[in-house]
Amino acid sequence: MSRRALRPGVGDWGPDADDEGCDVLHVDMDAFYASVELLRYPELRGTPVIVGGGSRGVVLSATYEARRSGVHAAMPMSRARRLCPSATVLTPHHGDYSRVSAGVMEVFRSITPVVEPLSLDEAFLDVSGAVRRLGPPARIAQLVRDRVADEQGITCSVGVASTKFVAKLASGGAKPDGLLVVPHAETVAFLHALPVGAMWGVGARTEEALLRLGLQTVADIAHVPEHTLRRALGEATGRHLHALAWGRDERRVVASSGAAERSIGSEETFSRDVDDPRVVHRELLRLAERTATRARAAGLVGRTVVLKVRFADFTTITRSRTLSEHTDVTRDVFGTARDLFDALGLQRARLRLVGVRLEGLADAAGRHHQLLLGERPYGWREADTAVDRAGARFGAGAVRPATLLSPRS
DNA sequence: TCTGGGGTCCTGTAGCAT
DNA sequence: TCTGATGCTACAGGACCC
Repeated sequence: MSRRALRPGVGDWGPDADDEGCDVLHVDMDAFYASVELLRYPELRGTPVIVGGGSRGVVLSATYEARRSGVHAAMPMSRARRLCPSATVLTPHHGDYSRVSAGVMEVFRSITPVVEPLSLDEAFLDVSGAVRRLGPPARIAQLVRDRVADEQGITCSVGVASTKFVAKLASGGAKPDGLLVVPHAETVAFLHALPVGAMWGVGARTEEALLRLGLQTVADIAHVPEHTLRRALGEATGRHLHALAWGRDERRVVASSGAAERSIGSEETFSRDVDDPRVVHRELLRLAERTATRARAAGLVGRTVVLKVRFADFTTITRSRTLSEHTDVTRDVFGTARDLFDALGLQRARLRLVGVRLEGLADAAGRHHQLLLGERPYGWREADTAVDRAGARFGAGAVRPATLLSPRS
């Protein structure tokens, strides 16, 4: 989902443009969550629809009819409702999104094996190996669009270019339901016409820093000395942005079913700010259970437990502790998170959110717990495994810590 | 206006060993 | 023995992405 519409106004880069050497496709579903919801509620087609939830939630996705009122993803729901009072608000169905996403990725993989998913709704495709069989890249891009529409009932936009970075920008420029080819020879002209904020990796803060330097377009970034950017934005970001501004992007499309995970976590915003440490402890247990369960399901163990706390004024802190051994045991994760929280020594501070994350992940199969002298070979891990089995058979949450049972259940 | 939840990556700092 | 340089690791926070 692109943050910004790009209409560079340079050249005519439709499906008939010169696509020689443009082997990289970036495919991005249009208003993905909202489009999937319209499969469930076809009577809402052509009307403003917002997907999101909760009194303190934000917009996950909105149809283009809602976007015309100024609604966009990540906007607070309260504001979105005010901007577009006629919109139908739907709660998300994540299972549906995963199912449709799997179908879309299947379409991609039937066209080329080199598919690199970025998220549920977008992916890079390297089509250099498919040209002989299916025709030039622009024709393959159109084939992708037709098949996604026919087989999954939703539309997508495709950018075709010689690098990932430019293909990504091109799909944003093609939205909605379009196709944009950026010929290799015109890459720099395409880039230089864009505002700095359009660049992938430039968010609000970086954009602000660039504007302070008087840099408004990608052309400005390209023509400023690289050391100036490195000084203003840091070594890695400065060097990276300068290279991208000249169209230099060495990153190849890497076929994957999803990159190896580096962390697993869970966080939750309270429906109202909380200052009772007992409530926080209960929430930490719930989040630790969710995190450890997901780690076990993925066959992973982690060594660092990270606690995240967001205060009522939205300031956020994290605290972490690295354990002597990797773990996927709920009790270990909870105990560490609770200790980190207690060590903060908060005096009834009002909290908005708490989160628990497990980092330093490794394959569980390669990590065998070293028993201590006198330690029983069966313990909390075996209890967790039994709970997982019960959950698989009777539904998640079938067996839970007693402190997490509501009084009425 | 009032800000979710899942992540990744980068940077600065501090402690420690060499 | 002391001191500074250097490199590694852990930790905390910020920015960004979808």
